[in-house]
Amino acid sequence: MSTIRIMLVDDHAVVRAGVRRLLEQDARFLVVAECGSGERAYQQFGEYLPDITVMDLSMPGMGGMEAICRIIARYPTAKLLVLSMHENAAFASQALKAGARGYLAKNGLAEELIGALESIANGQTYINANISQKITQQFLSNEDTPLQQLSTREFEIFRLLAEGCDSNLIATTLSISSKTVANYQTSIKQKLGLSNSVELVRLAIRHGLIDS
Amino acid sequence: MSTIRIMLVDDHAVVRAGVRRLLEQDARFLVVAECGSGERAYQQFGEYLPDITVMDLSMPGMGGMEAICRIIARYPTAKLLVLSMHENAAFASQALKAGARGYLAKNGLAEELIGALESIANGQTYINANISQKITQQFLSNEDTPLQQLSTREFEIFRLLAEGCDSNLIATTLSISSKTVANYQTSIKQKLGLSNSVELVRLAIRHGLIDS
DNA sequence: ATGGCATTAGGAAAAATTCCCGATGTAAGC
DNA sequence: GCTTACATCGGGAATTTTTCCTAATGCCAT
Repeated sequence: MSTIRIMLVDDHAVVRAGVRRLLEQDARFLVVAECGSGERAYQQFGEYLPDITVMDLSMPGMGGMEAICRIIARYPTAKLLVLSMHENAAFASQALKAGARGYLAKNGLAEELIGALESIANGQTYINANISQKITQQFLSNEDTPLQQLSTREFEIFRLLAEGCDSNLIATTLSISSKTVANYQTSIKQKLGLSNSVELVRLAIRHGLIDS
Repeated sequence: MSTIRIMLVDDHAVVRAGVRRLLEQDARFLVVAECGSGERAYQQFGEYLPDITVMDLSMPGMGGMEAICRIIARYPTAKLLVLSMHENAAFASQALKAGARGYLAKNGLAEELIGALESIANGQTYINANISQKITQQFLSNEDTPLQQLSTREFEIFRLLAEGCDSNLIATTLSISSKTVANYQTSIKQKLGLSNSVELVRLAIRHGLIDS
């Protein structure tokens, strides 16, 4: 098997350095690029065209979700593996909908990361067993999470709102009009049956999208 | 210099494995133990008596903060370095008050981690420059809990806002004008350094005024 | 009694939200 | 092919909320 060229995206430099060392223990993997933001990830993807991109979701500025959307939009065959701290069905299903080939949590074993990279390199997908169970459970139970009914864009804006970003910041981050953000905000609240931003935050916390 | 024996505590196994590889690049460091919870950390500390413990704060169950308190209570000379994702004065000062010898954020450089470990091994303390600045700023501005500086009325309105009441409901409840509530709301945010209601809710949750 | 602070509000301007509408693009189905 | 549905995007206008400024009242302490 030829070398698998990897790009690491995580805002924590220590984590990046650690995962790099971890992967370079194995001769099949070569980390060709790393960066700490969604914006840089999109730029660097075009420069390096890595075989697989290992992406964290929660990053300042453009998050991993938006980065995935943009990369997939431009390079539909891009292979993205999400390595997130959130062992959470909502995040995972949204990331996979957006085009990620795999999802695993940072609390997984190092071997799992290697295995996931192998699977994805072979054109398969890899989803952590725990998360997979949660997703299927959620899928089967009729009382699906209210968050499930949000579209990709709605979910992304929901997350940014819950993080405390104002409309203008979200508009800048996503490169859309702040008017659009305001309209999304209204429809998100309506869809989720929320009457104000306080309930929005608490819903986000209950579902593990943010922590208090 | 003799070998520095280290214990790693982080609920993310991938991060642990990464940091282990990172440290073992340097012959002075030896990772003698690792675990993924505060409870285990306390147990294992007694077994291995590491020279330095590298500890994450946010972990399920007993968090890092409580683990620090317990370890220090039993072993007052224990050397603990907090490696947290929170680049946050409140977290840092609490950890240091609890007895940690150092605090640095995961988004720091790998070299910083090495440097911090060296300092602590030599009996010094290490605090990330950014965080140090934030702490002194906070120390100079107000020494109490942020919520402490609210007046009775302000606190009451703060609580109701955090519960999701709108201005009109609060006005009715307290038998005052909704205009007054709105004005209070502004001054509360200003006093607590909050830029929007999202941060207000999260502060309230952190302080146990409401639960998510 | 006098200065400080808490409590109460109003007025005016700025900002956010809501509700309306329409324009795209894309994917699914007949 | 054509239609239907829905996601995405935003303008217009009315409404609501937030902010900033000002000021009156009462209370407490030195």
